[in-house]
Amino acid sequence: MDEEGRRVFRFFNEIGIINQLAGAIFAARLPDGLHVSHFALLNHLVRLGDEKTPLALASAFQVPKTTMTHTLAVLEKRAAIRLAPHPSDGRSKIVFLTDAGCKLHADAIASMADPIRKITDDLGDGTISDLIPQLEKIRAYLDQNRGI
Amino acid sequence: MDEEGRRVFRFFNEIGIINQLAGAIFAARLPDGLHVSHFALLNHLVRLGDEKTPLALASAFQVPKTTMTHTLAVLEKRAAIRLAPHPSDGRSKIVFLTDAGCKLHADAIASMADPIRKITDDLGDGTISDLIPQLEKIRAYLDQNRGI
DNA sequence: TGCATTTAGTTCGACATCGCATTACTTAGT
DNA sequence: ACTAAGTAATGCGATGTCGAACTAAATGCA
Repeated sequence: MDEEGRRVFRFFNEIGIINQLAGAIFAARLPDGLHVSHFALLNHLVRLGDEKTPLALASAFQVPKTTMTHTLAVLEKRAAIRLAPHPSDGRSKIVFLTDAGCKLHADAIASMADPIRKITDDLGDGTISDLIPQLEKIRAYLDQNRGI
Repeated sequence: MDEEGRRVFRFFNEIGIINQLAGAIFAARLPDGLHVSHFALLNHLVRLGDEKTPLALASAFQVPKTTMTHTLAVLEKRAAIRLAPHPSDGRSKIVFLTDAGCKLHADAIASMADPIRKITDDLGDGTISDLIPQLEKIRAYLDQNRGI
């Protein structure tokens, strides 16, 4: 692997560490038994809309169908989502976000406000947010080149 | 949460997705049953030196001690590491990287060369590596501010 | 229409992660 | 020296992740 290759490898290493550290910060704040993966799904439904099929969600998160089945079962047990049969495809289902799920998401977001504020205060506006465009570009590339 | 707060949240969101997508790419290339967490530990020992205690490693990866016990047990069973009693503290142990572990790490790195090369070729030199300094800064900050 | 193939979701079994309690040892205070 | 408190690692149980096999339904094609 050449010089630039090692740098790219290093980049993903840093990404992994940041993800780990940030995940620990957020996980500690999540309401009672809510797991990061559960919150991530709620966040997805709130941001990009619900009424998705389980398979579409599994694909969006790049996880096996079985994992999504499990995550959806947990959230349904908490009444954060509702699973309805697909209107035109008998094999499939549709995921609906419930009011309780919306509230759970809002509570989770609120619980993260403090650490987020501290991080922005300490690092200064822009230190983090200036990187978003480049990261979006990389994310979009990786997303369009799965199974590389 | 204010405007900048939402951007920071978004940043960590992008980080998480990139980590997920990159992890999937690398996991698919790892030698037989090697898990990403196992490789991460090998990588740490190679990059920053071995002869660490299990607790120090658990702390470095921000995982519970029990998780590290498990990971070390797996790598020891594969003879990639060796656990020796701590010379001055009877409660503790020292982790040594074996030759086999070094080779396993080298093999894993080599197996990732292809996707890394494709990524650099497609995105262009610098697109990724230019971000490293800022990410290092953010990582160092989060590292020094655990339990925020 | 009839039947093979593909697709959505689940079940099951294996391994990873992690909190809690326990054991062994060290350190601090007296 | 003795005891109490703190610390390193582990055993156990619950939950998360995920691959292989399965079921039911849709699709393709003769």
